[in-house]
Amino acid sequence: MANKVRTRFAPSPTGYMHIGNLRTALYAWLLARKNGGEFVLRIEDTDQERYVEGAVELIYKTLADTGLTHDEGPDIGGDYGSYIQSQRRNIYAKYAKDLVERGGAYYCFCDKERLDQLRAVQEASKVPPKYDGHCSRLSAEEVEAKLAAGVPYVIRQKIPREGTTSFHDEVFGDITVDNATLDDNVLLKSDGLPTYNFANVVDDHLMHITHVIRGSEYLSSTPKYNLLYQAFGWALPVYIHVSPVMKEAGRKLSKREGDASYEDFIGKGYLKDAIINYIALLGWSPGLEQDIFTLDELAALFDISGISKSPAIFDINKLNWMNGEYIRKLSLDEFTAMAMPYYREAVKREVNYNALSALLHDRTEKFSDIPEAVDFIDALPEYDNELYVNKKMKTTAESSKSALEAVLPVMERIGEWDQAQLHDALSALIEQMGVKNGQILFPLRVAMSGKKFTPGGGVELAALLGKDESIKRLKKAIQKLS
RNA sequence: GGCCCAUUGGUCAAGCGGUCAAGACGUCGGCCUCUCACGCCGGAAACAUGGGUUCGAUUCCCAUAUGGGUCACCA
Repeated sequence: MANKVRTRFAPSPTGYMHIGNLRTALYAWLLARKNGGEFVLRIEDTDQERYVEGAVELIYKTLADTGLTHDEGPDIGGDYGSYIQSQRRNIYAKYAKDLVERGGAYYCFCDKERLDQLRAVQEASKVPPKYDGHCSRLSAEEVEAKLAAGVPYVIRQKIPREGTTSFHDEVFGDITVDNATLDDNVLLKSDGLPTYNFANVVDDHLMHITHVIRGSEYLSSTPKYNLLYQAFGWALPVYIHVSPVMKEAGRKLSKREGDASYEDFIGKGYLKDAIINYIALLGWSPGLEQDIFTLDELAALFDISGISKSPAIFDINKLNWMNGEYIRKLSLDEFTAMAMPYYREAVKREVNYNALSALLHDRTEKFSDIPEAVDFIDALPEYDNELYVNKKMKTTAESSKSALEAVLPVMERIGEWDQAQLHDALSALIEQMGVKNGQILFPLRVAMSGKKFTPGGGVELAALLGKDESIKRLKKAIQKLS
């Protein structure tokens, strides 16, 4: 390949990173890295009304966090800046006028009233709304006169009235549409800024983008972009359109429900690597029987042919599992560091956090599960004696009571209160009594926690709680069973 | 509604004319075990429907159904 692969991620600064958008960025990044090419970041802020404070910073932060590093962009520069569209307005105006001269566009002076009226009539007669080409029929003199008189204008694309336009997409194949179905869209708005339809073509060309990766919602306007490239006499990029990520059949992931953005997931205790790994496989498959991949592995494996055409439903179950896989790969220290905010949220008592982490490490799917799992540490919850009844352990309220009564003096005698001592002492007791482990240890676990399920068993919980608290809970349990 | 596109288990998906139709998540059963989880073993579960083409269709073509996208001075 003579030309270096150059891809771009061109988000508009909306204030949050939609997971589908992030996936598009990931694919663009992967394609560039796979081919030793370049990945550029461009901010599409031509809609001034949608400007959101801090949104651009969020984009930088997300890309940096996830490791999708860009080679060119507003914050680091590059040979084809500016990388912020609102700062390129002169460029678009120049090209728009150039296009008018080439016959690919025309000035339009229609005001909002006329446009609204036109649309109303079309809707009433059940005709698809479309600009009627009114201003395309203006003579050069009329245009000059209006321009001179300072009448506000936009520049519209001039679509051939007949014929068809075709393009090739790497995932969807060849697509052909009738030009008659295409509208003379606005290219340059009356505020002098371009619409997306125009800016993306001009910028992709000027920035030497070779592969355009974007959502399939742009599929239907791609013929218009092709017409633009043709009118300018520019080379076409390779098109790669990807289908959307759905929440469930018929429903998109939504911002409102707080389940759509990267920040939402991070906030819920998901690991960035797990998120990236999961979304990489949502709509793309390397065709291997492996599902855990590092970014580097993905970059080596990525191939357009693995992108699927149909929309993919986001499966939170699978993300949970994958997040658990990543959590288990953390070292105990890393786990503790990441879990700390959640520990502090739920545990005020003094405990050995490393010991706690050892219990939680294999049992945590996402960090936000931690508070609920450790809520018994600060305060023994109210519980029912029914908890002591367990068929598999062959325990009853009565057997539990005598078990705990036997445990009490043993525990009181333990000097060095740690897991090993507790284990040895209780094992000795069990052997001496000639019963199964569960007969003693299961009731102890319930007495320590008051919960049906806990991270770790009786010995571990007692070690964690400390001698005083353990004895206190033990006595309380015996009393409760009496 | 017009136009464009898609359709393999509940979900992600492999498959690219001949397979007992992979794998993963989830689910179910079992083992391990001081509960739960982790781990391990095993099970159930799919080619939307109807026509063609072909010796042979999940794979190719056409309908139907369902789903997605798009029809802005938003991107």
